[in-house]
Amino acid sequence: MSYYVTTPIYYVNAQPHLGHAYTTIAADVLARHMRQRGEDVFFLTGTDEHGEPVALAAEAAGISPKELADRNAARFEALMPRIEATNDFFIRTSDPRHTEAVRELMVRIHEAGHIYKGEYEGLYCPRCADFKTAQEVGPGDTCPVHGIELTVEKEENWFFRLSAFQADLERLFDEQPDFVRPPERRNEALSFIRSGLRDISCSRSGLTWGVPVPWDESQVFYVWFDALLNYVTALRFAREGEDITSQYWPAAVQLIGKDILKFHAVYWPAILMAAGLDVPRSLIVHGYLLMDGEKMSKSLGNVLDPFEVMDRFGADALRFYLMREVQFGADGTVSTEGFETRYSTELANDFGNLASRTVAMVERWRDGKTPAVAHDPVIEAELSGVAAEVAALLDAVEPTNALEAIWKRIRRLNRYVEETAPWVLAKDEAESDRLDQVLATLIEGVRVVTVALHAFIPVSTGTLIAALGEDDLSWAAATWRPVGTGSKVGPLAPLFPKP
RNA sequence: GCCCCGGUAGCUCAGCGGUUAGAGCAACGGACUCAUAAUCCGGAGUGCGCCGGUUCGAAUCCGGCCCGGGGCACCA
Repeated sequence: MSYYVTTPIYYVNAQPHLGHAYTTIAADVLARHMRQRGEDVFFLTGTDEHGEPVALAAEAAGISPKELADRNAARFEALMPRIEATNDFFIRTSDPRHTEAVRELMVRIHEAGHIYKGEYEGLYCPRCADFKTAQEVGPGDTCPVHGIELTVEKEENWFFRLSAFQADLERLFDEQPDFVRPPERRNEALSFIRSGLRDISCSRSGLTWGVPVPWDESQVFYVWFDALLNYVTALRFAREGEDITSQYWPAAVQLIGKDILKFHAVYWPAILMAAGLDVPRSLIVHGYLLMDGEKMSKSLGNVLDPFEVMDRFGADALRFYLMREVQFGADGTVSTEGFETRYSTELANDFGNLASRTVAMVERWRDGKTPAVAHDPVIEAELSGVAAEVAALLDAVEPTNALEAIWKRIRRLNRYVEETAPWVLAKDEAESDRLDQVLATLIEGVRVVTVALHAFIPVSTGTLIAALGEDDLSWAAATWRPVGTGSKVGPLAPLFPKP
C-alpha cells in the first residue's frame, strides 16, 4: 500500500514561523521513516494563496495578488530544504493546473446535486465591503476595523449541501474510530457533527482573487473549498506528465493543527464524498506550541525563532527538539532554555558523546577496525527490539514516544560502557577477547540507534553512519546483527558541538 | 449554558485497577577517565486537585466540586 502524507497548505499572508516548521517536520519524519521501510511514499506540502486577505495586502502594497503570492510562496518553498523536509512536491493553489482541477471537481459535485443557489445572510460592514463572522464582530454588532454599526445584508451564494452528509459522516466516525486522532479531537469533531450540520456557502461574490465558479463566473469559490481540494488536485500534476491520483489517493496520513479541525474532519470528508472520492485513511491533529504557557505571538516577544536555532545548531537540532519536547498531539511548552537543555543533555551528551567515545575507543585500541566477533547477548537482548517498537510507534504517529524508546537504548549503551569499563580491559592482555566483544557490541548498538534516528535527524545520522564504516540506512538495517563486520570506523568530529 | 481534555516530585511529563507511585531535567553526595568537563552510581525529594462512592485492592473506575485549557459553524 502506498503512503501519501500531507501537511496543510500554508497561507501566504503570514511569514513562515515555528508552527509551520513543526507540522512539516512531523510529516517529514513520517515520510522519511516510511521510505526507510521501502514504502511507496508521496509527501505533499504547499501554499494556500487565494482569498481576501491576500487581495487586500496586495492592494496595500500596490502589486497584484499574484505577485504578492509569488513573493511569499517563495519564502515557504525555501523553508523546506532549510528544515531538511523531503517533500515530493510543493503545490500552490494559484497554479492554473490546480484551479482547473478545482473547477472540474466542483462541477462534478454540482452535477451530483450537492450544490444549490441560496442566500447568505450576515452582518455586513459597508466600509469594509465585507461580511463579518461572529468572532470578528465587535461589541454591539460593530465593525472591529471601523467601529461602525454593522447591517444585516443578504448575498446570493452557492451552497454546499453539507447537511446531506450528516449520516454518512456519523457512519464514517463510527466505522473508522481512528479516522481522527487523538481521541479528544475525534470527540470534538463528532460532537460538532451530531449537533446538526447546516449547509455552508461555497462561493463568494465581489471577490476576484480565487477560483471562478464555472457555471457562474461572477463568483469565486470560498477559499476552503479551493484549499482543501489541493490534497487531491496535486496528484494530477505533481509528477510531470503523469496522473498519480489512483496510486496515492486516499492519503494515509493528513497532518493538521487543531485550529483547522472542523474543516478537515467535517467539511473535507463531506466534499470528498460529494465528489465520489475516498476519504483519507487518517487525520492526525497536533496541538499548539506554547511559550510561557501562552500561544506563540510576536507581540508577546516570546517566539522561539526556528531560523535562529537552525543557524546556530542546524536543522537536526530543531527537528529533534520539536519532536522530543512536546508530546505529539498535545499542546506543549517550548522555549530557548528548553531547547538548549535538550540539545546539550540529550543530543550532545547522551547521543553525540556516546558516538564519540565509541568511535574513539575502537580507533585507540583496535586501529579503527570493528572487531569481527559475536556481540554481547546482554545488550542484544535489550537493543534488538528497538526497530519493531519504533516502527509501531510511528505507525501510530507517536514520534515523541518513538524518540523516548530510542533514548532508552542510548542511555543503556552509555551504562554499558561504564559496566564494562573498556579502559580497564585494554590494560589486560588476557581480556583482549572481551574487549573485542564490548567494542563490537557498542559499534553495533550505535549503528542500530543511528538507523532508527535517521528519520528524525537525517544530517547527523548520515555523518555518523559513514563514520561507522556503513552506508545502509534502510529500516532493514535497524535490525540487530549478531556479529561485528570488521568495518573501518572514524574519524568522527563532534556531531553536536556545544557553543 | 452544554460538551471535551488536563490538574502526579522544584520543573516538564509518563503511568490510567494490583508488588514499597516512575522517567528526564534541576539539586546533593560519590565513582571513573574511553569521550563533546562527557558518563555512571547513590540517597533525598511527592503518596497522585478536593470530597464521597465502588472494590479484597484506586493515581488508575463512578458521582459531585474546584482550577486551567479547548470546542459549540462559514478566520485564511
